[in-house]
Amino acid sequence: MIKQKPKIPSCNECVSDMSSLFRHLTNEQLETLNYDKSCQFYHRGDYVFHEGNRATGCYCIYSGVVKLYKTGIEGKKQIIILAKKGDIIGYRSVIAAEPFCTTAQVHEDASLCFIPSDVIHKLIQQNHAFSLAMLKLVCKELGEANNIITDIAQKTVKERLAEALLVLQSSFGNDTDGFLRITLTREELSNIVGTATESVIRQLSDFKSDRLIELCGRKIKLLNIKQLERYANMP
Amino acid sequence: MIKQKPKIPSCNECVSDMSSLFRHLTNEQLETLNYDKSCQFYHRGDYVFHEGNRATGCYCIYSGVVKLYKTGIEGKKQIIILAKKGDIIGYRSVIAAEPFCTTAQVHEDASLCFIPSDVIHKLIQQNHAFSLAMLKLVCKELGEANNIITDIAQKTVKERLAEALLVLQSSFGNDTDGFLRITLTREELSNIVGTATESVIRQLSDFKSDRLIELCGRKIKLLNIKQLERYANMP
DNA sequence: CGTGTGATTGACGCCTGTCAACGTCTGTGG
DNA sequence: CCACAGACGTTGACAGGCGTCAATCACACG
Repeated sequence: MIKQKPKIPSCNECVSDMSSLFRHLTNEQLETLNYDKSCQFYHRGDYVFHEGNRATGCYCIYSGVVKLYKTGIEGKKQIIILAKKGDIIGYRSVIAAEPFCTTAQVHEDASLCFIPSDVIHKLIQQNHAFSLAMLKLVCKELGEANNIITDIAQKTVKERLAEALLVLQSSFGNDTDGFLRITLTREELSNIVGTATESVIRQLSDFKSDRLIELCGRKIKLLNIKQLERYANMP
Repeated sequence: MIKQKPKIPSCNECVSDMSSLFRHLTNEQLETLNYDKSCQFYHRGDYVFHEGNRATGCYCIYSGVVKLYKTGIEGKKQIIILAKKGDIIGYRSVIAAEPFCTTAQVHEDASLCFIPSDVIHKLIQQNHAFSLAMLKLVCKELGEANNIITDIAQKTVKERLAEALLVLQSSFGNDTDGFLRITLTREELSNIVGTATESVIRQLSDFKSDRLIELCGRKIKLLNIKQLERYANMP
């Protein structure tokens, strides 16, 4: 299932063109990291790691999209993040020294770099700026998580779906036709919003009737952002 | 509303008897911290900080209980944490350099030490062990937050309430009569569980009818832990 | 003793989850 | 090329959970 990708990306490449955590590393540290990491190509559907397994390292996304979800009662999934190029996944468990608290499954064919735990820990030890950046990142994510808790607890499905669509647009952007660049099954969408698949389907067609969105199979185009924002109660 | 507390606790005191973050500080750093911090006594109901305000520092809880909540649609509150002796609140916003994302209100009369942002930042800069401990703490909390997201999205009120009661017992313990040492209004309980006050009331009396709990005003005694755990779907 | 806050209870109805049936599309194998 | 299986999408029916509203009760406090 898992093949070695022909081209192994250099860490320098990633550092240069994105707001990577690793931009704080010295040249020497970057070289070492480049040596220590290993890269693999994953196909859609492949698992990167499983909830409950020991966290032996984290993964840096060079290309593709990976979804992280928790499995709840009766196998129902809750998608926590859709991670894309430049994102790092699994680091939370590595640092907390806990088993992975989510499962990572590839959503769009992806090239991932694996960074072993001890390398991460060493970098945190050695490089202040790096560990501070990581601290900031986690704090940001924690704040975000708190928002999501409040949202799910208080908002209706309609409001949460509107919000989810807006978030998807802002993180993945549109293609040339104005459709969201990411395509999800209805079930995946429901696992983000935290509701039943059928509820998402009904709500989507309501939005469509109201001309807030356009649907074309799994592709979604947002037509009336203002109104969606109003529904979503966005700040 | 806010009075100076007669006794100002020394940081040494806190470090010695709890798993404080600050145990990683050198003696010198601890002395400086002791000098830089300021202490205040707060009464029940007092606000420590408000959601949206600039984070000028964080607070270390010497005694008492402080609740942190987010305010959602129509003023509905979602309690994120009940912080107690030894906990530090507000540090997330300080580190992320964001406004406070929650409001902190005193639930039981409390003595809090205020630590200005720049002091925290300096300590993070200077002391590796400290910043690493903080990193770990945030990662742990983030994992916990992800669990809560999944819970709220998937569990029923009954399940979440059972879980909440168990969590309250494990973090605040029981008094000599076996009642939870923390007392909450029904509304506060509903703001933890993420539901309506009336739903909590009804569910509590169901639990009572089933002899899972005993009620005495706001005091709650857990009678059948096993069954509550079964309801809560706890690991 | 009036006032106010919190707790309870009942009525009501909408939101949502669940179940079932059916349509659609795609890839596979004969 | 067609039949078929399997995954996904859609729709309808239905009921139970849960939120909302309103009335009443309990209790503390000035």
